[in-house]
Amino acid sequence: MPGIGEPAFGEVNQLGGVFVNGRPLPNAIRLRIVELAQLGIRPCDISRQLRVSHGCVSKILARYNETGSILPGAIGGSKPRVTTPTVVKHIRTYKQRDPGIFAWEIRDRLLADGVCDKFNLPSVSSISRILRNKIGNLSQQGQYESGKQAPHPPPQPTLPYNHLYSYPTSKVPTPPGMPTLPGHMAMHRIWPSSHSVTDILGIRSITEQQSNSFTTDNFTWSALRALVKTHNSAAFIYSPLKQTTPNGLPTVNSYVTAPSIPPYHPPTQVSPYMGYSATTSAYVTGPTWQPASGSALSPHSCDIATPLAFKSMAASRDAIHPVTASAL
DNA sequence: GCCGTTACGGTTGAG
DNA sequence: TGCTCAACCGTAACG
Repeated sequence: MPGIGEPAFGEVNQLGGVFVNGRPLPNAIRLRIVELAQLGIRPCDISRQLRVSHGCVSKILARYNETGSILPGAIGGSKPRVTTPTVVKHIRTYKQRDPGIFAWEIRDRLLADGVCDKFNLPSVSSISRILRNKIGNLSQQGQYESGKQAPHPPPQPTLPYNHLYSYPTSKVPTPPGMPTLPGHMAMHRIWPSSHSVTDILGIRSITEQQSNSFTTDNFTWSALRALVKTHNSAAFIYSPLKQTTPNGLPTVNSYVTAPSIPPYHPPTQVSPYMGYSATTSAYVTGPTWQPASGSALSPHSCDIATPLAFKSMAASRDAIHPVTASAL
């Protein structure tokens, strides 16, 4: 029986990899994609070896190059409303002072006066809509104070929305013995873009918590490994390079144990992500937590300690060629 | 064959 | 409590 919000079955892509539609790849996979790319392995090879579609590899690498983060974006939720009562109030004030003012001028003034910053500045069309719908009739002054505006309007933060956002939030209770991700590993979510270079860097936000001296400026993979070790988090665990080529680069097989990957199976009831939930700890398993069956699968045949989480899958699991964790 | 892009079907969470 | 909407996801296909 799958947990709440936890997909019971995954799907198998053309490469034989298992994925959950609509859900991000495990962080360990994402991390490995980036690492392999940094080692000079071509995206097409990464795609084949990790059994992740090349489009996904391309996407993850592009994001990493752009933001420096391997983490997926914040899923769900709504954008912050920029037309807050305070903003509307200021717009009305501007309009009262200068009835001929243009929407774009209002926009400039909102920015200049510090009412809004560049992140929560309403668009010209939004301002026009406000002028039309809410301020069109200035005889209705006080409407917002008396009617729509709360007695104590919410403060207008510089970062307007969920500045600190534990991403992804979880609906799934942590299984017994399964460690939860420390709160300080929560991912910052900042609108409008969860991909801002300095703030959404999951790695950075983590590492900054980990060590004041550890910044993206001196970010190294070895440091990340140490961090992973410290946090004992499979979300970031990946195997060290076990095999190397004469030039020191890892062999492809050091990442994927081919025999552990079965040939393509039609979409069957495969649990792709053990303990796959909406939490950042979705991919986290603790060393003490083991599936009841005592077996373990790895969705992408990586050296990721991702024990099986689903409970009623034993029969179907046994009925198919199991995707075993290569290094477990 | 490689790779960037995009349509698609799906999940998620705030309002 | 359930719905809506807009964000996100990875895959598959196209060029």
